[in-house]
Amino acid sequence: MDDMKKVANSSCNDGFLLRVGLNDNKAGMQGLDKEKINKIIMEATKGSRFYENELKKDQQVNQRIEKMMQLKEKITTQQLLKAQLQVDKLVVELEQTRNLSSTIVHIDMDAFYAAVEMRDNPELKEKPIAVGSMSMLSTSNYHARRFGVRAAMPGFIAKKLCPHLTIVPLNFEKYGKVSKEVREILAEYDPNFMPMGLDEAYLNITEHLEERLNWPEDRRRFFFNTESPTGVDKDDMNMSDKFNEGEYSSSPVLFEDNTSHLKQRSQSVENSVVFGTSAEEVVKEIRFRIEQKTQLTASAGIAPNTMLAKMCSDRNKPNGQYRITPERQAVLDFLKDLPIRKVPGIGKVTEKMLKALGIVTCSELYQQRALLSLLFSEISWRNFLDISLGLGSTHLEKDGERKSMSTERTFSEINRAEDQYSLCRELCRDLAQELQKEGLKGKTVTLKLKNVNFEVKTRASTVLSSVSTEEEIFAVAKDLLGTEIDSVAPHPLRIRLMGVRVSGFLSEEEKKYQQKSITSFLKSGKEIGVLRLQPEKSNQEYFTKSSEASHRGSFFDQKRAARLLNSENLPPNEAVGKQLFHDRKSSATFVEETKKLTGLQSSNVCKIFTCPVCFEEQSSENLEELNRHIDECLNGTFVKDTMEISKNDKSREDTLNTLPQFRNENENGDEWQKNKTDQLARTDQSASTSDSFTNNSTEKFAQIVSDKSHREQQPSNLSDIARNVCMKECLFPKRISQGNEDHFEKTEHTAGTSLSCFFEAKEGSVLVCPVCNTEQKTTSLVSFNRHVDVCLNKGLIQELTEKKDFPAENYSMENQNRVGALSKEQQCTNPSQGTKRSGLTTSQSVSKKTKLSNSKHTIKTFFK
DNA sequence: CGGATCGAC
DNA sequence: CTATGTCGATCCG
Repeated sequence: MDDMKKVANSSCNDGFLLRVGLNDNKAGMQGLDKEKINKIIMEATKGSRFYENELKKDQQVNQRIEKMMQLKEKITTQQLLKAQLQVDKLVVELEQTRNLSSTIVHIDMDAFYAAVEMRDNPELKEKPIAVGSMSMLSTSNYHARRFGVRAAMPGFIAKKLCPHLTIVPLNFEKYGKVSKEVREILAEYDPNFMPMGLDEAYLNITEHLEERLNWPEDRRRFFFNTESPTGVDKDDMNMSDKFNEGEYSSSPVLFEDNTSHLKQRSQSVENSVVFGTSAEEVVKEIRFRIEQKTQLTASAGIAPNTMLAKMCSDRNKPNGQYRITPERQAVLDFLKDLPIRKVPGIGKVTEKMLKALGIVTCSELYQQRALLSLLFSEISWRNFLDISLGLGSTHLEKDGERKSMSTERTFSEINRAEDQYSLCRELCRDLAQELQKEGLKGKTVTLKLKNVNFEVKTRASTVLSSVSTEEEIFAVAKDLLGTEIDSVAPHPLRIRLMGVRVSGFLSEEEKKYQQKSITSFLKSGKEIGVLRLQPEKSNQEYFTKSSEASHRGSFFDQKRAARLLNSENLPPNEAVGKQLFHDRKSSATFVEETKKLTGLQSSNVCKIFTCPVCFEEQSSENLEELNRHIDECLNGTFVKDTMEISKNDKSREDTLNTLPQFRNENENGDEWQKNKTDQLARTDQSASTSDSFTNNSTEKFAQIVSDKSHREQQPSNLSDIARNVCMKECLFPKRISQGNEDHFEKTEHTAGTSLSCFFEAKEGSVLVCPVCNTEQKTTSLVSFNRHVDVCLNKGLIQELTEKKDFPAENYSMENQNRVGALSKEQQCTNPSQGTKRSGLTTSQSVSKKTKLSNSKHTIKTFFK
C-alpha cells in the first residue's frame, strides 16, 4: 500500500490504469471506511436466506473451535513437552534440507478483468467498476475497492456500497486472449512456467538467470511501444520517467549511452530500456514487457519457493514487486509479523481457528508448533510448520492429469421434478460434451444440489463401467436426483443450483485393460441395462465386489420401484419392468427419450448373452427371460459357481479386484439421509418380516457386511476382531459356503450374493455370536442383535480393565484421531517407543464405549 | 467409497 | 429481485 502513494505522486499518467484510481483518491474522492462498509453490507444481508445459512456455517465453525479448545484443555504439560521434542526434531531436519537455490517468481496481473475492461473502454477509466453481474462480481478496480466493492461480492450489494459503480459483464474470450499474450512473454523466461488461472503464474527463472549472465546488453534491451493502439500519447514519457526514477531506479540508467548507433526501424535507443541481470531486473523486464504489450500492469514476487513468491507478489501490489533474497534470515524476517491469512492455503476458517489459539502471525504459528501438532492432523500441522519456517516447493511440478470434470448452474428456484430432470439432463449433456473433448470417461458421477436455503449437498455413485455420454451420465445422475426428490417427498425439492460431476477417470493403463478384457461383456450388459432403464446399476450389480452394490443396484432399486408403484405383491423383477413406463418422477421428455433409446437399442441386442453371474451362455429370444435368469442367479442360487469361476479365471478376478467397492450410506441423523434409512427399512419388509426393529437390525448387518468388504487392514482392536470373526466364522460360512476362509477373502464380490441369503435369515435360525463365539438361537434378528451388543459391551469393559497403563480418561472421544496421529508419528520417528499402541487402542475403546452407552445405534456404532 | 468442508482463482 | 463456477485436497465415517 505504500507503493500506492509512490505511484500516485507521478502526474500526467493517464496511461496507467491504477494510477487513475489513486489520483482520484488523492483528489479526495471519498471511499468508505470499514465501519460504513460493514454496516451497509449487513443491512443488505440481514434476514436473507443466504445470511441465515452463513450464520449456520459460522456456528459450525464455532463448534469446531469449541471442540478444539476442549481438546486443548486436556493436554498435559508432559504431552506438550514430548510433542515439542518431536516437532523440534523435525524442525532440525527441515532446516537442514532448506533449499534456497531456486528463484521462483509469482506474477499476478492487477485487477485483471477490470483492467482489461478499462483498457478497452476509456469511458470506464475514471469510474469505479466491477466485472461480473448483479448476482456476483469477479473483480473490481481499485477505485471501486475503496468503497468496499470486492471480488466474490454480489453486484446488488456492491451497488449499495457504491451507487455509481459500473458493472461490466464478463468476457472470458477477451481475458483469455490477453492472458495468452502475457503467457507468451512468460514462456521466454521459463518454458515450463505454471499458469494459475488467467491472471497468475509461477515461473522458475533459476536457469534463465544463469544464462542471462552471459547475455549481451542488447539482448536485455526492450523498446517502448510507440504505436499505442489506444492512443495514449504520453506513455513513452511516463515509462521513461518511471523506469528512470521510480521504483526502477536500480535499472541501468536510460539514455546513458547517447551514441544512438542502435536504431532499429522506428525504434531508437532513446525509446529503449536495458535491464540488468539480477532477479529483480528480470522481473522488472517481464512486467515492463507485459505492460508494453497489453497496457496492463502486473505485480510480482521473487523468492526461493512458490509459497514465499506468492506472498511477495501481494506485498507491493498493485504494479509493484518484492523480493525475498535467498537467505534464511530474510525469509524469517519476512514472515515475522506476517498475518497467517496472507499465506496461501490459509483461509477464513483456518484463520479463525488459529486465532482462537492466539495465533495471528507466522511467528506465533511457529511458537505454537507443539500445540498444533497435538490439535491438528498430521498433514495440517506439518503444513503449518512449513509455513512458519518459510518452506515451500522450490520447483514447479506440472499439474498432473485432471481428476474430475463438472458443470453446475445457479438459477431461480426450481421445484418441479420434471424441470429438475430436464435440467439434470441438460447438465449431463454439457458435461458429456466437455468430457468427450478431452476423451475422458469416469466411474463416479456426483450430483450437487443447493436448496433455496443455500444448503449444499452432494450425492455420488460409482459405477463399474466408465461413463462419458449424456445418456450414461444421466442414467446415474437421474437416480441420484430421484433419491433426493424422494427424500423430501411429498414436499417438492426446492433448489437453486444443480451440478453434475464425473470423476474417477481411468488411467491410460486401465483404458487399455478395459478394452481388452471386459469391454465386450460390458457392452452387452449395457444394452440390457438400457432396456431396464438402469444401465449402470445393472452393470454394477453384476460386477459387484461387496454386498452394497447388489443391495443398491438390484434389490434396493427393485424394492423401491415396487414401493413406488404400490404393487405390493409383485415380484421385484416385474416391478422394475413396470417402472420402465411408470416412473412417477419422469418428465415427459425423459420418458420419450427413454422410449427412443429403447427402440434404438433393441435392434442391437445380442442373441447370445453371457450371464454375468453364472457366466454361462444364455441364448435369449426375449430379454425378460434373460433378466429372469440373471435375477435368479443373483438370488444366490449360483454362489458357488461364481466363486469357482472367479478363482479359475485369473484375468476376470484381477478385473474384479481393481473395480471399486461399495458401502452403505451412513445415516447419522442427517435429515438429507434419513430417508435412505427408511427406504432400506422398507426394503427389508418383503424379504424378511414386517417388524421394523428387525429391519433395522438387518440394516446394521448389511453395514457390517459391507464394512468388511471394503476394508483390508489387520484387526487392530476389538471391533476389528469382532468384525472378522463375524465375517469368517459366523454368518456366511455357516449359512452359505463351507467355510473356506481364504476363498472367501479373495472373492469378496460374492458377498453381494451372500447378503441376499442373509436377508433371508429368519426367525429360528442358529447364528454364531461374533463376540462370544457361541451359538445363539434367534427368535428374531433383534434379539440376536441385542445379544451381540451385550457381548460387545462386556468385551469392552474387560479390555478397559486390563489396560490401565494409559491415561485414557484424559482424552475425549474427539481427540482420539489427533492423539492417534501423534502416536503414529512417534512410531515413525522413534520406533523405540512401542507402548503407545495399546494406549491408543484403549483410548479409542473408551470413546466408543461412551458412544455405545449413549446411543441406540449399538452394533453399528461399534463397528464403525 | 461418499459426503462435507476448505481454499484458490 | 439478486450471493458464481470449477477444481483439488483433506478429513471423517
